[in-house]
Amino acid sequence: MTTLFDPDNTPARQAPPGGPIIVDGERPDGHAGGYQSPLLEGLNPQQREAVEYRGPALLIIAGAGSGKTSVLTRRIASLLEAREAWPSQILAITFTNKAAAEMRDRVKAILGQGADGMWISTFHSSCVRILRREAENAGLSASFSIYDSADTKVTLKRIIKSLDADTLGFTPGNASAKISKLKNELADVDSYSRNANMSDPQEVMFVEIFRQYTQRLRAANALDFDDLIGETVYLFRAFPRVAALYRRRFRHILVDEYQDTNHAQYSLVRELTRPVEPELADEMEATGVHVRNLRDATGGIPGASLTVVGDSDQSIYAFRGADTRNITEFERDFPGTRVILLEQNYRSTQNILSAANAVIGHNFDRTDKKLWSAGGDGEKIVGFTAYSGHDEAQFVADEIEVLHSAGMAYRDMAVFYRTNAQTRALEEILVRSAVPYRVVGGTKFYERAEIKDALAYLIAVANPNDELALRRILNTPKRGIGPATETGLASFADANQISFRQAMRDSASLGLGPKVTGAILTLATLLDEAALSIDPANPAGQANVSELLTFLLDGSGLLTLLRNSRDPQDEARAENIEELVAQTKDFNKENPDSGLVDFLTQVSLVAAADDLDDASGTVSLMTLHTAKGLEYEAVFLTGVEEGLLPHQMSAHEPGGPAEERRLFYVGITRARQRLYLSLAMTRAQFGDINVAMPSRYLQEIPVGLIDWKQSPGMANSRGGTQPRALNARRDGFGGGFAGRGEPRALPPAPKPKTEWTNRVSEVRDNGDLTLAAGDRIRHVDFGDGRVNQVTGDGTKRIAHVQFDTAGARKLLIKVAPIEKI
DNA sequence: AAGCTCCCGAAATCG
DNA sequence: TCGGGAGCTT
Repeated sequence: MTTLFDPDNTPARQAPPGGPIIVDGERPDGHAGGYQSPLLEGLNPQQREAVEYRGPALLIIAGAGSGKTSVLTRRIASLLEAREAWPSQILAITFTNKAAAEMRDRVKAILGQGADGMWISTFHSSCVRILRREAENAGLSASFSIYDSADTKVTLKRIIKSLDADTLGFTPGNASAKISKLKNELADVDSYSRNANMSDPQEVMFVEIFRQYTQRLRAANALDFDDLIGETVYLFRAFPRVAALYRRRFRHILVDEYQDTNHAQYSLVRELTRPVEPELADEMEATGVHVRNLRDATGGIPGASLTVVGDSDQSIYAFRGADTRNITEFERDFPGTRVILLEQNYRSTQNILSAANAVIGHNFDRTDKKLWSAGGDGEKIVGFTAYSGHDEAQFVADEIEVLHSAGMAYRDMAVFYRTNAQTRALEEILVRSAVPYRVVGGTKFYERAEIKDALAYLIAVANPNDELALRRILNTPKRGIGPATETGLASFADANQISFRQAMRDSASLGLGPKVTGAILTLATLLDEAALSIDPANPAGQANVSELLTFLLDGSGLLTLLRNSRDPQDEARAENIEELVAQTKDFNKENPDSGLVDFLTQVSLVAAADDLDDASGTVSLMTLHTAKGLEYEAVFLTGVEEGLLPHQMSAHEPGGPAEERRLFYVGITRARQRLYLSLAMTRAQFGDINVAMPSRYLQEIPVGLIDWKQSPGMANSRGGTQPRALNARRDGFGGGFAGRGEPRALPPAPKPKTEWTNRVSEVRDNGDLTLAAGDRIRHVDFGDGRVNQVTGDGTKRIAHVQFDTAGARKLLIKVAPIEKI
């Protein structure tokens, strides 16, 4: 129980060996000349200052590729190395778990060890950690569930249905967006309804939805993603003594990607950096918390030193409440701030940077900042206008092969797109071209239905009040408990003021059929037994997470039923569940002291970017959002079209097009050496073909920087990649495409909708076609060619073909549109 | 209650 | 194109 009161009493007991803790101001011993820490090696003067500066607040404006991760890690390392702080006094907040892990590794690499006890994590992880410790004060049990957006939507769907709110235009989607927005502003039902216009029936209905949603989460002992931040802020505001413990503990707070913080996150940082009042410090001292060497002249503990790193040009999360004012008004919020600008770019060629600068320069209302590089101009940016999404994908695949045969590793290349839907065409062509790739983010493992089912069993054990989880597994796998029975149980629970879980135990008194009753009771017993197996009070021993999961899978038959199913997709589902079991085993191994709740927390908080595996030798495909913070030798930025980038949906939102421009900017600045911008004249959407126009942002790039292999103006027939009128027009666009306001007719009737496009989307299967070196083949697009060699095996056999006219290509034999001649 | 077919509406970005 | 829901039959 002591941890409930003191998050970490031990490390701050005395100053770290070697010197006093410096909270503010210069080091007393100064930095006498001569000696230079290796930490500063290779840094430019601005970076160096960002590592060395000590003061209450530091704002580092770090342009893309300016080495901010290195600066941040060295700053942390320098605090530790100089013994200005204990590891446990450092809180570093990053955007993704992956970034956190990388920072931790790099600090460790510099210091060798001694990084233990640091909190380097995302906002959400830090908050969960705090909330689980302080659950009682927050009115929760420590094993509260974390609802992801799908859980939120299911809950809202039920509420909307029960209120008939769909007649007023409410959908789970728009209701959750609105609730999320409010929570990001730290509003709750009460504060919102106080100012709501209650003569508007829609407002009244929304308040009711919001209220019921809040109640349901409370009753289920659950928090959604937004609550994690908001509830932590509420906790600190309502319980100054709790807040004081964390204020005392964290002496150095560092926040990465500060431009993407929303109001709730800003408030959290504010709360954590407030000083501790002298009276509270006295009180802490009296209860045995060591504070003496932290106190200042007034007897209180000064606020933590705050370092934030950000770049308002890379703010791309306004849609989820990020507010760049947090960064633009930082100096006002935190008086005495030192501002350091990092403008030198160590990543990209000057051509790429010039394009990036030109594009972002079109955003008004920004402090001008020009990235520059000492690395030379590099290659020109390559532009390509395709006829269709498939054609574009083929271009990407071809260029990837060109780069690869020139010696670039697949892992150094990435393909970006605005929307996940664009992956389909890319994947089809990449598979066919035998380019190894992986989609980062995409449909996430933990969002698969079968994984959510298996996890729901674990959640139901960890948090018996979680009605959502219980109802999810009630009839999964099928046990004959239908919607009627489910509603019956729910209203029985309601009427008797008991939990859904208790209603299941008492289901014998519901007067249901013996079969159904038996099924419910069996499940209830299974869960109760599972709960007993991890009950600390159970002398029979403690099950770990994988034992627990196996027990539940065996007891429920979930896995066995999938394995025995005739549906071929169920085989993949069974494999996924087995993968989950394997993950629990890894988790047990790596975290021997952690239990079920820790596992579930970790699972809940993984982000799209987290599953990046740099070791894999594959091309990475991802959305532009996921790409933030990453870098690649070669970048393919696809779908640079009106309606896609900027996206249609952004047009009507204030600041929408400017944010889309920043997104484009983020994409451009990921590239080190080579950048490819591509678009398609037609794109399949909703099953049919739409005509697309080049993005307005393309015109913002100086003509001389782009080498159009096929410019928008000349892409009007299927003409291969022969540039016919390279940069024919000064504006970079050939005749007649999208010009400037002239009423532009549709581009020439898109021929692509002929054989080629259609053929490509067919699933072709060449069966057991076998090829050997020396065989002649005919390809529908590339014509005739000769097989040089065959690699791989089974369905993954790849033919390396020298075509008579189309050059060398690799083809996946099973699916390529080829025949032996 | 389960399983089947048919029809409709949907997809922007995310911890 | 695809997944969910409605509505049908078994």
